[in-house]
Amino acid sequence: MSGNDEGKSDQPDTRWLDAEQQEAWLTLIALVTRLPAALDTQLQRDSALTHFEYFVLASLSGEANRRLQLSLLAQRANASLSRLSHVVTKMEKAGWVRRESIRGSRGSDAVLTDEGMAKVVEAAPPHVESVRSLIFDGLSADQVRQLSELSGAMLTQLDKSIASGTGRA
Amino acid sequence: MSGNDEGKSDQPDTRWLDAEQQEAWLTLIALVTRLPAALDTQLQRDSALTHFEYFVLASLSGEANRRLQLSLLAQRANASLSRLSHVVTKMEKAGWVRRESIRGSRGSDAVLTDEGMAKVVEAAPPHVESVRSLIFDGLSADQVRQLSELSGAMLTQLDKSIASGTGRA
DNA sequence: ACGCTTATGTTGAACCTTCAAGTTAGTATA
DNA sequence: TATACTAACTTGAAGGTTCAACATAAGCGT
Repeated sequence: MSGNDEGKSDQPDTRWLDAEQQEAWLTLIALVTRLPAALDTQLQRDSALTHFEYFVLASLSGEANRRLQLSLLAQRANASLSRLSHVVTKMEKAGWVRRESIRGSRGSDAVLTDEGMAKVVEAAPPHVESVRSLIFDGLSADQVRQLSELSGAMLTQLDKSIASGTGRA
Repeated sequence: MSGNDEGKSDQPDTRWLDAEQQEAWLTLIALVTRLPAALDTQLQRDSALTHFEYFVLASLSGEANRRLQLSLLAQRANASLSRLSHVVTKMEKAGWVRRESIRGSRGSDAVLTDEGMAKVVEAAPPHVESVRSLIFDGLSADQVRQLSELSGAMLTQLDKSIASGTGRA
């Protein structure tokens, strides 16, 4: 949809996006749709992993003791607990992760096994190369800084909007 | 026995991301993961649509004659033809779209029906409000321009990388 | 006309994610 | 202590997406 109807509606008039916002929005949508697809394609082909699985493994590998409570890991990976739980179950079967309950708390940790560590170590180089090629080879150092700021600003707004219920998302 | 490796690493040393790239990457991943989730949540709740379905309907509604060939629509919507075909089938059952074969060509058009048009018209206002709230309310006009440029640059690089096979995605 | 190749689209199975309901175990309250 | 509450997690079903195989039809060279 596009266009403005100033004037003849019963609903509180929708404030549409202006031309620059529309353009930004279309490009952003294209990006958030295509980038994950590209990442999944590369990881699937080179390492038989989804990007989400890779991200979980990589997150654990960067953690002290290679372990993290499930709920925290879910936050870290921008995922629901349910999604994470399913994936941890799958990875547990693959031998990359095990669960360990935390005594004195109701949580459990996901712990990266040696096999899991080996898997990330093997998957990381081609993945990083692909990330460079897909994104960073096209950005100047300045643009990389802009990207951090902009993405950060959008995440902040996202959280704010969701928290306030205004965005109703 | 193998006696053919001279150094200790056969792989070309991976060039990792520098600190600023890493930060940008983490924020970007968070964005491309959370934004689609937020959009889906809003559209699902307010209009029982996925964001992809909405985007397809909206794309058709903006088209002359409210129709577009499937393969072009797939490109427009950043999706595979298979994904689109499944979704068009679903929407056809809902009465929002119909298929029409193009004479003198091997393609078919997806055509937005009046019900489909009504559906977008109804879904658009809350969606646009949510987009403003989730993203644009947190960005200055300058940042909106930066966003267009940056996203555009990344898409260009993405396409280039994929085309060249370098990114192997 | 014939067969080969390519473009377009469809389909079903496998897989992944979400959603809602259920389980478990700390925590608080009476 | 007993009861209710809540946080953390799990699970199965429903729905969406991908992947690979297939179908169809146009274009092309002979």
